[in-house]
Amino acid sequence: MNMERLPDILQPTPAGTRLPKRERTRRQLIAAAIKIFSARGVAATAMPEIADAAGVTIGTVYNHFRSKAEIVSAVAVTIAETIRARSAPGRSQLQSGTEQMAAGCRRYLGLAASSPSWARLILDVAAIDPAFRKTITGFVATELRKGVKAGEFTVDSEAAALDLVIGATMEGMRNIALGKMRRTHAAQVTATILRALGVPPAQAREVASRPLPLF
Amino acid sequence: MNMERLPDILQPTPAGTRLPKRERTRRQLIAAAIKIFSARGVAATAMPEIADAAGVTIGTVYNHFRSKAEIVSAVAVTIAETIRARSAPGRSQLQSGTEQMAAGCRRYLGLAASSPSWARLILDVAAIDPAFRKTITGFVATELRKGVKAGEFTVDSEAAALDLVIGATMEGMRNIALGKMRRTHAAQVTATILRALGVPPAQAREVASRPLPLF
Amino acid sequence: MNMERLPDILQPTPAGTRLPKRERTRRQLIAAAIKIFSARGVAATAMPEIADAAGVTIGTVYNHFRSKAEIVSAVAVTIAETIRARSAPGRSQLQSGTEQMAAGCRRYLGLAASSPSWARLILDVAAIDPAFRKTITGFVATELRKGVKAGEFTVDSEAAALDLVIGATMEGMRNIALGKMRRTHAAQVTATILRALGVPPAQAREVASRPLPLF
Amino acid sequence: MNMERLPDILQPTPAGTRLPKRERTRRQLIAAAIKIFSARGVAATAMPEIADAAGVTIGTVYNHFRSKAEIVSAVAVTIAETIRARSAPGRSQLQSGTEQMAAGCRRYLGLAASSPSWARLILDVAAIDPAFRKTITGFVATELRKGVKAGEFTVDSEAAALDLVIGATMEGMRNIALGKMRRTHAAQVTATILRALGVPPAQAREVASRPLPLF
DNA sequence: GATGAATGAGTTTTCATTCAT
DNA sequence: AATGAATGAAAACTCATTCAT
Repeated sequence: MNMERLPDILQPTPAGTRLPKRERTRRQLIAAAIKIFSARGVAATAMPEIADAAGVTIGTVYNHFRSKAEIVSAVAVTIAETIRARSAPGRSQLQSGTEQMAAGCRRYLGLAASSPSWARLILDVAAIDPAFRKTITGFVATELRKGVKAGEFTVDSEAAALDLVIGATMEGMRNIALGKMRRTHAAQVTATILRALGVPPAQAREVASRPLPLF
Repeated sequence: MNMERLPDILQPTPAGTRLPKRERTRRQLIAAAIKIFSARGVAATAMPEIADAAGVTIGTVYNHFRSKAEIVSAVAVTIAETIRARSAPGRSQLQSGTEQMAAGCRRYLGLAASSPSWARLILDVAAIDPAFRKTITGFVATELRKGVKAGEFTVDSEAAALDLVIGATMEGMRNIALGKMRRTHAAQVTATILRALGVPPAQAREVASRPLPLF
Repeated sequence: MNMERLPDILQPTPAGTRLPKRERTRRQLIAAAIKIFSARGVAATAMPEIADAAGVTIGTVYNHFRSKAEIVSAVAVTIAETIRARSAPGRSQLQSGTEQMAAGCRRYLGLAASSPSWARLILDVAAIDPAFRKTITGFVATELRKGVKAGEFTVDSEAAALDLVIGATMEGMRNIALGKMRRTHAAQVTATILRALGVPPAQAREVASRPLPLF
Repeated sequence: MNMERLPDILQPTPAGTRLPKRERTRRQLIAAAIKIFSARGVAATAMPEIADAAGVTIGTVYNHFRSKAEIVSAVAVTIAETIRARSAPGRSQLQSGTEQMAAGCRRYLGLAASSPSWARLILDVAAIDPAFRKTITGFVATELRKGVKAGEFTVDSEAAALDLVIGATMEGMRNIALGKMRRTHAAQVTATILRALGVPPAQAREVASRPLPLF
């Protein structure tokens, strides 16, 4: 628990695929930004810290990103990509939309327990970068629609359901990351979310606490 | 709709009750801070701006508040108190816990429509000041327990329910304040929240869209 | 050792001698200033702290002293007075000028051991207030001349001797107050000073380490 | 006498040895700080004054020194190094430890006469920066031990002797810099110090007033 | 004589960004 | 492509002092 190993953002490029130098530096910079952002918070991170962490100078950072906002944005894209990539493998094992939605929520909530600083980064980026919110919303919307189509979810307003799923998950992440919550909190928040989507309480409870493939 | 009239924070002191000067200035400062914070956002507000808006010098601000965090905190307390005071009158007309919870959510969501900058301020303060979050959580917990006691809500975990109510409401506020949502969004988010608490969908829909006493 | 009891600066006024209120407040202020100055250092002490410590408001402080410099000056005078008063009783028991000079140096050096913050205050005031330096120099000059007259000291230049006595004593105080010195340091500095004044080494050593009436 | 030429801190870099820019600016800054510190005193100097004097902006100052304390410290190191460098050439001409100690004291005391503001800077820095005091103490200790080894000085306690040499010299510097003293004061303080170290009075007087290689 | 709210110039420090090398 | 010194506007906060009550 709470081993605080940040997910490896940048898989070492597959052997043989030597990236051009510019791209290599860019990835270094993003990896460094993620490390520092998640440690100190985005607002409290100064540009030179990113440069230091990446082992380059500040000039190089500005050579790749026009501004701090742009680097945050690049980090957001990287996180979103990573999340998508990590979620894919497990998904094939999940049969129902309910299970997929549950796995999605539990993933984020579980992340907040195992890596609070990573959760903090996600919350930070979500608060700053509207594009990131949009991407995440897109992910959730896809799963939501699947469940609706399959008749597992009954939802009056898709937009309202998205606000609920995303808002509740983030609120849960925040509180879990603060270390205030029991270990069962992730499952309980997930179950409550499922109920809001029309999943019968007993099933919601069962699916949410079932062992699920996480990241 | 978007009339942007900020709720009057400072009721004009009842005639005859001249406040001591220190208290008068303090209220001026808090009122000024609320005005500027909601216009620019807390982070983007500099202390001298508050001083200017209050018609005093920067020294006076620091005479009353030791730091920016302290003035944010004072603003948070004022907002929480205002919300409580505004909510009280309508509450007596509401018979069920369901109605009270619905009114609570709708109030905040409606605020985001009628006064986006006020909503922005609340979201800002909630993100910054843990005490404010705690206070709000306390408000919601009270209503939640009422509904549970009356058998209207069925909830596995109170903490999870709170995260859901608060998270979903805030997410809804944010999106409504951005002007992206249909006018019905407030009612729909509210209904979805009620379903998560175990209120039957039809009833949830009906209560959430019923005309409710707001602020 | 190092019990850090500050010498009582203001003896309670002898019974029956009720001081006028203005004078009473003034003494309170000086006593408060001494307390705070010796705790925090003169430069780091803000005027309102003095007012607080004296249990009055800042206005009252300025009612009695035109500026911070003036309060430092008043503190200097009080310290000088106190030193003179404390030194007098013991002096009658001391027969030679050598003994008197030794007692003088040991008093200050001993003070640095038993009350570092009091020593710090003296060094602070000496660095700031030229009048205080002058007064102290006067005290030392008197004893020096006594010893010269009695043929115990042989001194080419009185001014040089004064610089040496005062400089060496203050340097010793500083280092003792920092807690870096052995307990014998006070006696050894004193003996070295006496040698500079022409006292034979053995006698210097003996007198300096003899039990002497301190404050 | 009071020609107030500050010793050239920064020897013009030997031709051909262009320093890297960062180092050049750093030296400019230290030189500027020395100029302003010695004119106004360290405490009364604001960081922007240093920037102005060096012809750079305040940002550049903080680019090189993290805080005011750090620049004071850099100045202290520079002064100590300058002193050591200036003292070296003359030392070879001095045969005895007595002469070397005398030259050392006279150098500082003479400096106070020829350049009061330079003396003021040294006293200021000594009062603020403990590392500087330590360095100076080290210089004096070296010469003291030489004299002791050679049997010229007889000293009970090295620490006491150091306090005396340093304290008396600084007190002398202060008074000389204030312009209150006769021109002979430097020699007389020096002679008195030598007596404290066990040098016979006549010899002390003679060595101290002998023309000595100063800076 | 005491109060204490208000003043406001002044201080240190930060940091995103530029640009000559 | 990388460097990294320099920028300079702006921020938070301090504190001796004044003056109306």
